Amino acid sequence: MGDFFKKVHRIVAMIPPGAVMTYGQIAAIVGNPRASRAVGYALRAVPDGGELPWHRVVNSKGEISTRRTMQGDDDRFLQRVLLESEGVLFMESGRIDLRKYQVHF
DNA sequence: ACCATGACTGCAA
DNA sequence: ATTGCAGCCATGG
Repeated sequence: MGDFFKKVHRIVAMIPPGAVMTYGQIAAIVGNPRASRAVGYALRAVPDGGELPWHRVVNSKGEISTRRTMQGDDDRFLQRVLLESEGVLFMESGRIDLRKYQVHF
């Protein structure tokens, strides 16, 4: 695993419950504002059942995005449940209000 | 070193 | 609101 992944994981680990960060935001924090896509790639490598709060990362529109596989749907459902269990409220559009839940380091 | 692969993003129709 | 698409980038083969 590359250094970039480790940095990303380190940042994600700091997101407090009930809050979220975007892929692009994390990319900027670790040094490359344009590596948002690679951030998603890094999260894909996160083991399930770990302590890393991967569910607290959403896209720039406040939507949940996951891998495009069979598991994708399950992941999305799980992510939403986990966020809601932390108090994050989803709008009718299926998005969350970033102005309310996004944390800025 | 080269190439394909996406849990991204912003912009244009 | 949707769709399409061209940039962008760290990995892995």
